[in-house]
Amino acid sequence: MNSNDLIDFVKAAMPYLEEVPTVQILKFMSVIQKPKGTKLFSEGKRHSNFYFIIKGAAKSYYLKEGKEICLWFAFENETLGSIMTYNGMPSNETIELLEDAELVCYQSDVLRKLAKENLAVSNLTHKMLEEHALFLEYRLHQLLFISGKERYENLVESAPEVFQRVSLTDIASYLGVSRETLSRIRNQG
Amino acid sequence: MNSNDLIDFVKAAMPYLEEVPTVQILKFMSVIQKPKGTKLFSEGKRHSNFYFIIKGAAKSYYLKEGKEICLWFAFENETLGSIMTYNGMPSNETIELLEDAELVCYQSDVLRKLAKENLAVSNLTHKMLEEHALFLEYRLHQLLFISGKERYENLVESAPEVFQRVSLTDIASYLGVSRETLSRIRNQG
DNA sequence: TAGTTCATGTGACAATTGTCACAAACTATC
DNA sequence: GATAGTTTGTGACAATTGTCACATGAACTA
Repeated sequence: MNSNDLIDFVKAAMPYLEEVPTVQILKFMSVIQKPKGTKLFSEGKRHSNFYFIIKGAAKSYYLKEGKEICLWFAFENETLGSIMTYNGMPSNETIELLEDAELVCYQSDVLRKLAKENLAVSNLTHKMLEEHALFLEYRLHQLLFISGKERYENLVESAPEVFQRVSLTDIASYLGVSRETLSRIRNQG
Repeated sequence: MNSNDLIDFVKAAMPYLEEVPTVQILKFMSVIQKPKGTKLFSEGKRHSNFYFIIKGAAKSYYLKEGKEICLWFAFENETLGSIMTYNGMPSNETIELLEDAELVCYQSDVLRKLAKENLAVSNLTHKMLEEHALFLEYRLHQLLFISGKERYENLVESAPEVFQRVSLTDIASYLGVSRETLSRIRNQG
């Protein structure tokens, strides 16, 4: 994908980029390819990038006593990153590709600097943060108010593709139940 | 509190307001008093305000089968609002004052309009969103990775004042355990 | 002071869920 | 297609937690 294609693509995919001048966008964006298994973020490390998924899938997880516990999954046309590293802190999560992927790579440090000076860029990052906060709020609500079984049913309803592309082990940890409990939920109705 | 006092106060309390011109601030801010029990937000309703607590305490909760389940508590020098209503959607939570309170009231609709045109205001709302996202991430991490007992211990450590100002019933729902379980945690160590 | 209400503690029991162990099914690779 | 490795299903059991019922004690009201 060349620069012009990139601009056309990201503007189509992200309507709130429309107002950002092309010359600015090219300062903080590029397209990369990465194979399955690549760790885009590693726990404890600082990163000054985040990503938009053109093609592929990823998971975010923490390690708890050697076990992975998934925070989220991301697929095509979703943005992927860590609010901690966006703030310059070390990452508290690991983000790993579940499939070979084509990604738009944002340089978050450049983006933040631009946002401080450029209203269109500021509105862009504002929008992204807002979407992230809404997602976190939804997750929190699910965990506090809804049983494991209901969370499973909601996931089947809202994101059935997850079950085609992510292992049940990862999904169980995402739902906050053990692998065995998820297996029983699936087989009992 | 008059206009000048308000400006001095909020600029001292919120460093990221420094760059916002006073004339702009007065467009979206005022100071109000409200008694204990006031519902600043009600589930299902739209609101175009959010608040900064000068003095007082508040809780946010959902209703689940008649029971309140607390999302968060807020005290002096904290900002309080709903990301849903900020986005123009109906509130999914109720926010209620636990004590008589003095509040800075922001008009979020005015603030959003200003942010679209004014870089300093945009940076302000950006900063607020970022803090909110970090808080949600912390809560999510606690719920997914840490046992009820550890969550209790972390709360004692990080916010002991909560136990002076909030009922154990509310704290139990905040921690995601039953009132009885919290009682046992407290008496066993 | 008596009565009422509300917050909290506690015991008994049931239900849910996790853990462990192992079997079955599926994948990938040679 | 044989083998190794991974993923998923399942049974037995233990541990945790929730629910229900009731007791206690503090706070508030009349």
